[in-house]
Amino acid sequence: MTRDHHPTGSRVTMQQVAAEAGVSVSTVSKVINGRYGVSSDTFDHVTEIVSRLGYEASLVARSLRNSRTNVLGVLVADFEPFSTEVLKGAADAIRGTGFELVAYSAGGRVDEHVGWERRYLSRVMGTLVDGAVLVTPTVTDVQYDGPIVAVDPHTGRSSLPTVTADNLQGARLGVDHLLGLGHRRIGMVTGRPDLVSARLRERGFREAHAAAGVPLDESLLRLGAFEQDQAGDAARELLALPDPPTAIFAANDLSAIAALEVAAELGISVPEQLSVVGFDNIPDSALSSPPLTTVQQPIRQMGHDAIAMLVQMIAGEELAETHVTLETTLVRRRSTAAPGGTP
Amino acid sequence: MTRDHHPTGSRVTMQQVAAEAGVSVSTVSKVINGRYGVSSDTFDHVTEIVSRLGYEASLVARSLRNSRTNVLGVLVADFEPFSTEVLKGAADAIRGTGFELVAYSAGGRVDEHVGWERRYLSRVMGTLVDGAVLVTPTVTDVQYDGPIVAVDPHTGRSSLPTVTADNLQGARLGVDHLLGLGHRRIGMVTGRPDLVSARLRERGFREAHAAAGVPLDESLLRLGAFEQDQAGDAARELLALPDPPTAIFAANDLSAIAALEVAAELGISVPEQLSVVGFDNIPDSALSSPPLTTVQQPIRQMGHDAIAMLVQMIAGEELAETHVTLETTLVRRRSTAAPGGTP
DNA sequence: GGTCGCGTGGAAAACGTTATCGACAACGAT
DNA sequence: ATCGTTGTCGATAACGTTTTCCACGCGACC
Repeated sequence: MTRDHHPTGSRVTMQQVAAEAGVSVSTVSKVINGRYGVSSDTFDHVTEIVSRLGYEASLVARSLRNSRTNVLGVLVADFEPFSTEVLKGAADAIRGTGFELVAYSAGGRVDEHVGWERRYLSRVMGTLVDGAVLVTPTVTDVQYDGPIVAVDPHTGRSSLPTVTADNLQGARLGVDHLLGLGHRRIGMVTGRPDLVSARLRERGFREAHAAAGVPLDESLLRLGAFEQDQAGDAARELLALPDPPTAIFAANDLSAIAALEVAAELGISVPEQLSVVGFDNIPDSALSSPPLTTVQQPIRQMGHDAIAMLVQMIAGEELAETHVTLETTLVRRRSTAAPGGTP
Repeated sequence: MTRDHHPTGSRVTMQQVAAEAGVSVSTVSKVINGRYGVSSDTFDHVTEIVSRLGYEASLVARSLRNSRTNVLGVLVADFEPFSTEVLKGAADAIRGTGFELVAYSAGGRVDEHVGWERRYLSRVMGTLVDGAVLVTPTVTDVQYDGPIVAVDPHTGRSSLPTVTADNLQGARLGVDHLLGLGHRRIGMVTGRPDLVSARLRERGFREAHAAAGVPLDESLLRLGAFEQDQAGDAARELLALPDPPTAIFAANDLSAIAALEVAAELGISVPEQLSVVGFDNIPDSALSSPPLTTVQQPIRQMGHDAIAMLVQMIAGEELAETHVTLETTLVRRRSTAAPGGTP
């Protein structure tokens, strides 16, 4: 089956194909790229030789010649659940575009080496890819003039095109759910205040209260800092209050799960005595006990759209909107119920 | 935002640096690569110009000239937990080697498009990377003469260098644990029989029994096929038996978690009435209820070693061993206890 | 004062492709 | 016959590097 062709010592080059077929390299090139100007006889003949020799064009040489690599890069801070989900969406969107997709990881070293992305972008991306998607929350200020789309950039607004989830609306969704269930004292474990996403979620929390005409107790807002330990502490403080909340809205699933654990530890049953809502809908949230009710971000979709935008930009088309925000949805699982105890 | 970023951002070329510095391109090249034969005066002068112009060498042109890209690729079937963990290990091992790391994903389409890897390897890998790590369980028969290392190739032995976990020893570990706890009727949910890893785990299961002198009831062996649904069904059958097992050893964590769910569904409490041991130690296994006792594979280490081997191969060194197998360890959590019920 | 060596710098040929453009034949129309 | 036309095909110049190799100037050494 695997017919061993010629002494394929190294790589078969166009020259060799041309020599074998008795034509010029120009002709071979035309055949390969389906250009007009070659008779069907020679076309067939050349394709025959090409497949017999197992010839594959050197993408490097081609890139050099065309100053296009036909490769799109996704730059992630680390391969955590969020980025990998984005990657899946991106991998999905890439097919049929004629581009290849590669992923680069900072290996979680982002905090240590600030400016990592800058260096990387100019070094690698600048020459090996035609465009890039950034999934590096903290850094979006890069000096690389190629097409770039940022996904979920937590830090303040950037000049780049972006794709984000609607954090404000998502928070409204989560808190409205709690409010609708009858909760009137809702605690919130907020995220790092320097991230816009966290601020938007907090704002949604406030707006939901305002819209429902429910007064807000400021002492019920705690900083969870997107870190699981601190989130646990925040939940602990909340539950130790003389008049503890009947529900907790966490800025992200990790914090929510931490809250769940603290509740279990304190012997508080969820959802009977305490309701918990998360944000993100990471895969783990379906496996917590009880399974977490949470606000889902369309992460895959975000990766998908980012690639689609990139492709458009490269094609030279104008983007309909440079800042795309995608709707979130509420995933109801078993961590929420009415304050009484009945779900 | 500057409007004039051309299709591919017009980069500074070596020519321009040379012109600006009043020297020849050869000299600039020598300076860039630190070659001998340039006076320290001109060296300083050129480096000055280089940084002023923000010049970065075109990796494409460089790759074409030296037929090396200095990029290593990791080819994954999909971005699931296992592969991403391998990727982290790889990203870790890559630093300091002078290579860059890129990841390619089949986008989970491996089953549909058999032979995907073959095409991809010859097309992309053959020309864009200097070597590749394969994390594509089912296919390892590729015709790409570059350096390749396969990680955890489930399918039969391949001629490629490989890195795998010691599945046999791992299964021994898990089953010995159960046996040591006092269990005498242990069920096993096995994996797809066409995968060597699954067969080795089953063999470890048998050997552990033999070593302990505990007779083995063949009716307690069920095919779980590495699929969560089928694993659930297998567990259900096992537990519906007139004389059900007091413990289940699952061929992987996904199956084990499925078994946990089935037990919960049937009102069987874990670990009081049933002990469950998994294999892999995926992140989710720590979050199941109860947290899963499981056999941990050093997945990161596998990625790390694969890259290290690749680098060695490219350097032309001989590999100490072409088939590396790494030790597994038992992670005791709360899904196992003595048959009576006391942990 | 001629060679020899040595320290510098540059010219030019690759690497494998693609696009441009001209050569050449065959052929119908004037 | 001449002239354009059409249809094939091949030379050739890039693309941006790196790497020989060669030229030049200048001390040093007999």
